[in-house]
Amino acid sequence: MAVLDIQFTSHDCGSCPIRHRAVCARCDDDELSRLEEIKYYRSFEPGQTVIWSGDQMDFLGSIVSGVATLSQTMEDGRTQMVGLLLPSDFVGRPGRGAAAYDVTAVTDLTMCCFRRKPFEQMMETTPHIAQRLLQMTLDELDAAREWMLILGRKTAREKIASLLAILGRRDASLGLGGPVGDEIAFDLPLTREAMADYLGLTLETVSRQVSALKKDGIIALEGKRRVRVPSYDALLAETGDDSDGGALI
Amino acid sequence: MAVLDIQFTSHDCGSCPIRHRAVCARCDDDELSRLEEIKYYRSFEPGQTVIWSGDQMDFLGSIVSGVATLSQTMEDGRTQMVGLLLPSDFVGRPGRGAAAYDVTAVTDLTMCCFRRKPFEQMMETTPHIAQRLLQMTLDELDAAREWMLILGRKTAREKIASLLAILGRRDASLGLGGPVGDEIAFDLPLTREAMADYLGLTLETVSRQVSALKKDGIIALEGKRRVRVPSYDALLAETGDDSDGGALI
DNA sequence: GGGGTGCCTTGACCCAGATCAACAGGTAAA
DNA sequence: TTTACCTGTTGATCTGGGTCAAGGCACCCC
Repeated sequence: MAVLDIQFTSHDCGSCPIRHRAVCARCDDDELSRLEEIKYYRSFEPGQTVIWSGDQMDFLGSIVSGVATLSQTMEDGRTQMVGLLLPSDFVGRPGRGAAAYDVTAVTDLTMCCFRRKPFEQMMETTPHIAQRLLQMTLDELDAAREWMLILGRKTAREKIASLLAILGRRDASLGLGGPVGDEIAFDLPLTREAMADYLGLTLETVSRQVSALKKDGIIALEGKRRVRVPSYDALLAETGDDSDGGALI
Repeated sequence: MAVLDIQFTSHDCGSCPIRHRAVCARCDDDELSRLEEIKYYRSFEPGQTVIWSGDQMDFLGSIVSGVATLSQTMEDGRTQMVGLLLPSDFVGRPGRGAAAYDVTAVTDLTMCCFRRKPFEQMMETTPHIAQRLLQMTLDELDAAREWMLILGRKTAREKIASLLAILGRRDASLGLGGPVGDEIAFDLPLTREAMADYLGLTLETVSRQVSALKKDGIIALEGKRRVRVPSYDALLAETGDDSDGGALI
């Protein structure tokens, strides 16, 4: 008997871009239809704000396509990105109605949303949803901690290299780039300013360090946004991490 | 009917310093005894390492008393603290045997440990454990993201003020200090070097900024480790945060 | 074409915090 | 009592990255 397996993962089987396999020996099979029942889609354009910190958030959901950011802003305007949301990432916090961060689309964005109340009720009755969300949240926590090392202890050059390594690895693992360890190429989904907000730098420093990595042959730029990395290992060597390439996101 | 409520919370009822109320309408009442069965205690001295990053971790557990840190170290010695573990905090990741971070006792430390395999099996059969852990993990994620703002965008003075505010609030909420908004006092559980590793600074900068806050009357030191904050609001004003005092940990 | 506007780059200069260094308790062992 | 060690403080100097400023390029609209 298959286990219940709710994956917040994008794929492309016909009309439903999210796979919700809800088949369980013990649980009721019509959990599946209940999930279908409470879900709807929303689309956003680049730069559009999905939700402002503090707003009431009547849904939870996952990214189907595109890239969004989670960020915090101090009243004097300093902002720090605290999450980078890519397809299959979960948005929102079960059990809390108010958004804690600004969520902003950085590309065209599609989200699959579930109405909060019924989703939370379903979590009560379908234990594997909580178990799945726990694993996803633990992954996010690992990514946040990796990020803390980047923010607290790395030089500007190492920060840029780390970000490129993370984005490159993410793309590669989605099968959009080549094999890791060799040449990879990917599109930067972020502006220089967004990269700066990610890394705790200014956009000028980002620009300078990207130029420096280019001059040193670590990366090549095709246009402003397309990055080619001749040797992923050489890029990893610039991150300051030990060689296991342990960067997480 | 009471709900199953497994809290990883320290209290002081006789021999068992952890409260595991396991009473549930649907679940079996003897889950309680199963938890008792697989648990044991470990004690550590200040400076002692609980576990090294990469080591096999055959237990999960929670802090009963004392303070521990979660940290990452780069091979050239730069280290960043990524978690501060206080009583009731959970240690370890269900589903992963290898430790991802160094865990170090900074004071006398007592942990309540559960053997990994039986605990994970119990998670499968007792759904509310996963739900409780999900909430705790989401709290940790919020704390990590607050911390990212501190690391990425705050000045040294704001960083120190933020750390003191967090420690002070934590102590106050545990009933060890006075009411928030007014004078509070607490012991610093961290050395200057640990504070530096927490905040992405050097210990010299920490020392200077602590002295500066003292000179400006924001804090008073009684010895090196006892901190008295005449006005918690004045301290919050130094953190750079908006006035809701939203610092999380 | 001309003039916005958004995004990026590069240069010149400055400063917050790192680095290097000396020293001051406190305490613990010899 | 002396020596050693650990933690913390303070001073002097240096520097990585911030700040301010001036363009460059691509694209869009009039």
